[in-house]
Amino acid sequence: MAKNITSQEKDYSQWYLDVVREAKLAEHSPVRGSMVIRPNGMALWENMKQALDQMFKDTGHENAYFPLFIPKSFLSKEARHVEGFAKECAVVTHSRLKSVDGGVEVDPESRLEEELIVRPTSETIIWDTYRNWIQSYRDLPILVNQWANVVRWEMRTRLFLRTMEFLWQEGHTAHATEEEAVEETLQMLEVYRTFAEDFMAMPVHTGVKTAGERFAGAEETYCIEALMQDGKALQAGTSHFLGQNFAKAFDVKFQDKDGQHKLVWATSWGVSTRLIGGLIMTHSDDQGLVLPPKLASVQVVIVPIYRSDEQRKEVLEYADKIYNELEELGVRIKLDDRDNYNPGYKFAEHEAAGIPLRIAVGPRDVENNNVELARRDLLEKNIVDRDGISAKIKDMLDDIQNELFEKAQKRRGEMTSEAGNYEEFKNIIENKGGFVWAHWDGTPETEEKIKEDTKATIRLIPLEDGEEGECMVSGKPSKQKVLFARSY
RNA sequence: CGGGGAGUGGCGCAGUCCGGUAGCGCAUUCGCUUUGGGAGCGAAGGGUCGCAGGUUCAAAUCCUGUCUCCCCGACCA
Repeated sequence: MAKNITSQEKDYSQWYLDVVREAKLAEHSPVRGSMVIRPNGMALWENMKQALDQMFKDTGHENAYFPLFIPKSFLSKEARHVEGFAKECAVVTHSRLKSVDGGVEVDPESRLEEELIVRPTSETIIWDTYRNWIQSYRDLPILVNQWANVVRWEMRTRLFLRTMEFLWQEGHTAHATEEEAVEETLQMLEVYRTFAEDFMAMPVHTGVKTAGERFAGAEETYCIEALMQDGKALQAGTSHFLGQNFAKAFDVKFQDKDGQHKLVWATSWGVSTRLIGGLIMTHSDDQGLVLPPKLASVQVVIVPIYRSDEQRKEVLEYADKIYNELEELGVRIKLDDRDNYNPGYKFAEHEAAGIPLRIAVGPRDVENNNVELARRDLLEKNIVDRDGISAKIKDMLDDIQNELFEKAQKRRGEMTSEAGNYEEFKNIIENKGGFVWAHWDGTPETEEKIKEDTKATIRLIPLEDGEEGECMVSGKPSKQKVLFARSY
């Protein structure tokens, strides 16, 4: 069994760290809370990025790039925005070092006139720029996205889930009307839902955040929310309707058809490398990472097995043909012909790395015209006919993708409860975990009390109307049940 | 940032209480034998014991400071 991975049952946190290490996704850097993303992790992010980028382009967005550094004064222009981010900003104060006794020191002479903030998010610098881009209704909408890194000075970090520096995309759009901006916000939420479910095979709920959980500076924050294997929720993506807050703060107006000058309506939306954490905690097991085929950089690995040089030649020849056949079909395939590891070692290594399918071919297979095909998700292997292998593998990759989603969805179903009263609610949160639907009176006071009592937060309020009822805490009227969970 | 735990070759650990100049397993390199679930034998290489001070004839071990990681809290994508 997996030698270096703690079982989920024994210690889920340790398991997560072990999987990240064994799958070679990332490691800690010498800088507190900052990680090195290793090639395997970066490849995963690049695959996510590619799929998302295409979806953004398909919905009319373009990429741009804005500076890493934001003048301090920009950040103070939108009151609630500052309030939200002030406590977690890295600040650049000097521009030079000088040598002192063989070491270096900050040169006090180089103090900046205006300090620069390392972007925690880019609304301010982008809206400062949009002011110059927008004069007329003809300049709208602006549909821009950027792929970037951001820094948030976090107290407590966890690889991928919360690091001080992380990679993400942030979309920032400008619109002539409120209606259009809201539509954009919801459209991108739907893009995120589609991506999470179709590519990551991670079922998500969509909804709107409570005022307390809202993005600093937003009128409304929409989110996709996933459930991890340990019963904790993960906010996997957010889409914000920003109203006219940033247009006001940065004086961004346009002249409309009627000749009137009007404030521009805004949205912003983002997902980050946190998704990799979500992916790990949705599918992976005690053998390591499990990847959905659509996001796996290597979908199929071929492991040749042989004794003599003669067998080696024969087996590799056989394997090469399969390799070429699959490559032509567009399957991302790798032939592991390293001679310094034995097959068992390779099996374990590829399992830890989450490669969806493994083909093992040895002399017996060559002789009988078949291969051994192993599914990573089910840890199941079968001898199958060599002929028609390509079509079978294509099908199987599709099956894995679908079954991973179904399995995750089923688990989420099992881990979702409804609470009729507060005692029941507390009991579920404490003993079972997972998502809990319950009535809430809509007040921040009740929300806060529940959080204090149980550590569970309102993950979202559904977009569709639900059945009315009474708040489980206050007994006051509730318009619908909302979704609770303890979260990452 | 508060409470708890921890940092010793790439990884996992022993040694720390009671100071005497660093060891084990895996990994690495070379050779031979192996290869259908993490191979065997033989040989070899690799560590200023997180870092910086201090005590001492002598520090992985004692003292002070500091950095990083893990868990729990407050804060957050």
